[in-house]
Amino acid sequence: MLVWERPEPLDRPSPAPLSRDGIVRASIRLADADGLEAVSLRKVAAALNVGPMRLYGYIATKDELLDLMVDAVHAEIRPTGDGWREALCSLAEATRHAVHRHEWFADLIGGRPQLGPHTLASGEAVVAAMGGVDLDAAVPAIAAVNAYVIGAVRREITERRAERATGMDKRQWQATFGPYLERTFATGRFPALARVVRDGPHLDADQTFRAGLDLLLDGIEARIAH
Amino acid sequence: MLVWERPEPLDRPSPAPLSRDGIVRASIRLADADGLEAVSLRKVAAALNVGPMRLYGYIATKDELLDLMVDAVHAEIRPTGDGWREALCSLAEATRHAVHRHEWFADLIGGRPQLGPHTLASGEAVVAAMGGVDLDAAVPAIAAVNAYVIGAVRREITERRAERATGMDKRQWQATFGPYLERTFATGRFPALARVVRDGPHLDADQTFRAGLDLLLDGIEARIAH
DNA sequence: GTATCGACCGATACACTGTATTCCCTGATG
DNA sequence: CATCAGGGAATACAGTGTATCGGTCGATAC
Repeated sequence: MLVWERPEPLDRPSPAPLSRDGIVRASIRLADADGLEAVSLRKVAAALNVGPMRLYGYIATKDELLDLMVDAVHAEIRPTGDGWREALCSLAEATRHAVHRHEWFADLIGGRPQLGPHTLASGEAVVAAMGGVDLDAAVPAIAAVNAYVIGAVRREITERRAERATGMDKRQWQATFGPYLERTFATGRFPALARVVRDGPHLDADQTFRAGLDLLLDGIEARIAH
Repeated sequence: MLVWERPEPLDRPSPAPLSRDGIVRASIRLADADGLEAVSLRKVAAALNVGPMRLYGYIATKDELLDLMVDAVHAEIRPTGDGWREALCSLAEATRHAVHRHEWFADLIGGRPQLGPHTLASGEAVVAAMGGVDLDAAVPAIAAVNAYVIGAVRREITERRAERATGMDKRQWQATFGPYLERTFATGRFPALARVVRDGPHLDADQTFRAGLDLLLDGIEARIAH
């Protein structure tokens, strides 16, 4: 083929610089903005002006990307304060605040084994902060607080989404689910639940989280004290 | 209108008898056998000798199917025994056993609002079993136990899967992750964690679950007693 | 300086997903 | 008997994660 009709080598756009960190950061941005289901390898790649397959040079699987995202969030979670109770309490609150910043975190937390550096550092910090407490008491205590936090933030985010889905107002929510609950309660099949709704305490999210956490910490304190 | 109260369409005797219950049962069978990712509308339909679109006469969305599956499992979860502590403890254990029968349940629990009949019945039963306890104390206690259980079973299943993925033996697991942990601990960046691994208590899954639960129940007891 | 080779990036391909739409058959009705 | 409505099934579509392929470029061997 003659030179004249052979097309020039199309000058390819200079390959964008890439790094695992940049990929994770872009993914987190997407997830923060539009939820976890907005994180697809194609969209992440597009956000970085890169072909989808480029990412496989940095991660082997999408699950690995999610693991990296989770570990990145753990960098924001550290215990503060003095004493074991302060440490556990602050760790729980820090986790909850991280979930508020990254709602998708609630979907992933506890769902896959976490051995990333930031997760380990977070664990290291809390174990260290437990200071004088005997390991035989400290380990189950930390595990229990972690478990409680996982469940609590999941439920909190679930509720928040339900409210937002129906119209971002609590009154709207009650207007949507209210009639259904009214009707099912009217059947008389759930008298105790009906009583809770009528006469029970109506705590907001902050209070609910703190109340449960305090119960658990009280139990731990009793075990440690004696 | 919500799934729970929407009536099923008339039973067409024509090709293959179908029912919401049959669909849910088939889905659960698939999930039990091959995990949640084996539950696709096409596979469920195929298991019932039915075209995929048939299912949309009974559910509006795949999420609704998952909700139905979760509610079906809640039918297996009831508190037993006398007294509030027995009730909460048995509820927690029952949930955990349900998760052992249906590992995928751990992936869904706490992830979406649950207002299905079996879930409500489970809540009704536990509230009723709290008997004489003041509502202001009972409600946060139940919420806390629920949160703890969600987190605890998630972590337990996650661990179980990790072990199974590497070779279904605990020694295999340590052979796979061990070297990595050895190396990262050898860096000296996580001395407290290293000490836990070396000198800490090594509880099995049963003991870990019970230990955390007992801590929480102790805290609740202190609140209720005074 | 030239030829070869290896790495790597982008495009394409594949199997699969949830769901909207269309089409056709069948059974009921006028 | 003709018409019509409704429901099951096939098709269609946009999207997913990932395997494979092809070509191009830079570095290396002679």
